[in-house]
Amino acid sequence: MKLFDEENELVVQRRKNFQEIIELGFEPFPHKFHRSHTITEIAEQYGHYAGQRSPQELERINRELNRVEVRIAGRMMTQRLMGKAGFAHLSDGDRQLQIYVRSNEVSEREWVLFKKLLDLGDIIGVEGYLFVTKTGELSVHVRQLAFLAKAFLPWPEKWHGLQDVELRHRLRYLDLMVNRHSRQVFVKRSRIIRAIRAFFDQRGYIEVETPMLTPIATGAAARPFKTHHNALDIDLYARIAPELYLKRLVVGGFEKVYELNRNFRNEGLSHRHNPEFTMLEFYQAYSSYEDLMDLTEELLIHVVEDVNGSLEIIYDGRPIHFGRPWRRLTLIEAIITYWPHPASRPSPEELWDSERLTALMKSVECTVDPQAPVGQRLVKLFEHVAESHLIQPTFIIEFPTEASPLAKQSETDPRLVHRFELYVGGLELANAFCELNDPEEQRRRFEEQMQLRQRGDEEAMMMDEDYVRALGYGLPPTAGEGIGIDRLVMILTDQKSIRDVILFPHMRPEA
RNA sequence: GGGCCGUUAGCUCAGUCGGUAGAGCAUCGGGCUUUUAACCCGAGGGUCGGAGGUUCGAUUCCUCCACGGCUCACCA
Repeated sequence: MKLFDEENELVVQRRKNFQEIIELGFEPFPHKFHRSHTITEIAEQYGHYAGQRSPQELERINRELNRVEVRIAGRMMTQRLMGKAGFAHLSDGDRQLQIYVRSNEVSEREWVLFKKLLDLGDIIGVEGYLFVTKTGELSVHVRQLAFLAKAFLPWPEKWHGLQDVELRHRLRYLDLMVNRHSRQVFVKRSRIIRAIRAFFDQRGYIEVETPMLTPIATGAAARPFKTHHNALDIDLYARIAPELYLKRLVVGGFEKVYELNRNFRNEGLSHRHNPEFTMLEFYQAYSSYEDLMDLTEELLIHVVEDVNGSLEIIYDGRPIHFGRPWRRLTLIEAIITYWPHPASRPSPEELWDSERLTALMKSVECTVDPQAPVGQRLVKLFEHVAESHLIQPTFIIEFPTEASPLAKQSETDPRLVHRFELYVGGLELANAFCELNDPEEQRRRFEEQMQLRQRGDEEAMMMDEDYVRALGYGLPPTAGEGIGIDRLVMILTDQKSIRDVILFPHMRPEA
């Protein structure tokens, strides 16, 4: 894909204009422009002067405003020329402000610059005074005009902006310039992350950083990215989860820790998967997964209120209510509840029967590996029949042990672990459980995973001997949770694709 | 990886039941000293994603390739 052709007439024209700007004596790439205000500051301080008024009232307002001298800078987004005067809008990235330039009130070369040589997208600075036009728009009446930087490449369509999804992702800088909505998504993302940190900081958790490059990739079921350390001559893996390091820290006495950072998984891309994604993980000693359900409700309510102002949002055209308490149902209940054919709705006993389970899965067109452990197949079946129905915040609890090699078993039913996943808008947002802290049992679970791996399950977990040793020193009863931040941002910004909440999503290289 | 869909001017999009294409914005020239989707007059700009095939003739039909979108699989 060829984005911009150097021979394109629009590019040639812009280069020519740039040459003439230099010939007029303007510095081609000035180092600095002193601003008295950002455009956003002017909009906030003087925006209330805008609005239609009677001629007398306008004159009175302008006598006051004309005393406000400003120096502002920004990117020229629009321009309207009318013979010996003209208007333009400058943007500081956030807000826009109109400027008004008259040929007889600026120097001759400044007028030539404004009228003939500036192109949409160029960056300029102006000095002048504020006024309100007769149509009621707050504007700067320009006395001096400075050239600051050239946009050499053509500008997108002014009404529709940049629509092409591929271009919006590859040329994110351009997308951010012309699509205000796109900018707002990432401003909101930043606020969400700030709100999360504030929540944990206020509650006495400490934020930590654990390795991104690790000798074994473990803590989740996924294929890793592999790289090589030259000096040590060893292979390293980009982490797929920080889980085992964070629990080592709980062993070490950090009773409440969190980490908010990137994970890497070498899997397919989809509207909800990017190879690198942002994960919040937190662990707290002397707590159970029940405590974490309460905490998760508090956390997300804090975040939703902070960025949204209310507990109801719209996602994909449907309202979602974050008011407590959120629904809780077990994984088995969810499968039965959302079973698509009421006549053949299975019982819990049927679901736990390996052969019956395979038949049931086939009956609802869920692809099945009959050799896989029953527990793994149950999770797959749950995702197949129930996941897309979980629009309102819902905790799915009690997962099969076989699908949860790091979680502590139920006291009453060893087939199950005390684990939950949180679903909102049909997306899995969080995963949490009581942490397995019996070193012998943990070793046995790792060994089970290694057997699956030998049978060809590339996503089965690798043995981590040092982690078992850490458990050998004693991990207090602990619960931990991971929350997918990109998906949370999707929900709160009403975006259907993870690529729209990641500034530079993974793309194939340009052809 | 499979299925379906898409790729036409810098951008946003029409269109050609097979006879090599249009609009708006943007650009260029002219006019206009409070416009704001400014307006008025005039002009230029396209290997119709790439390669092959069928055909007298392909942007249009077929095949392959590239990139993208949706979806399925994978992501427990």
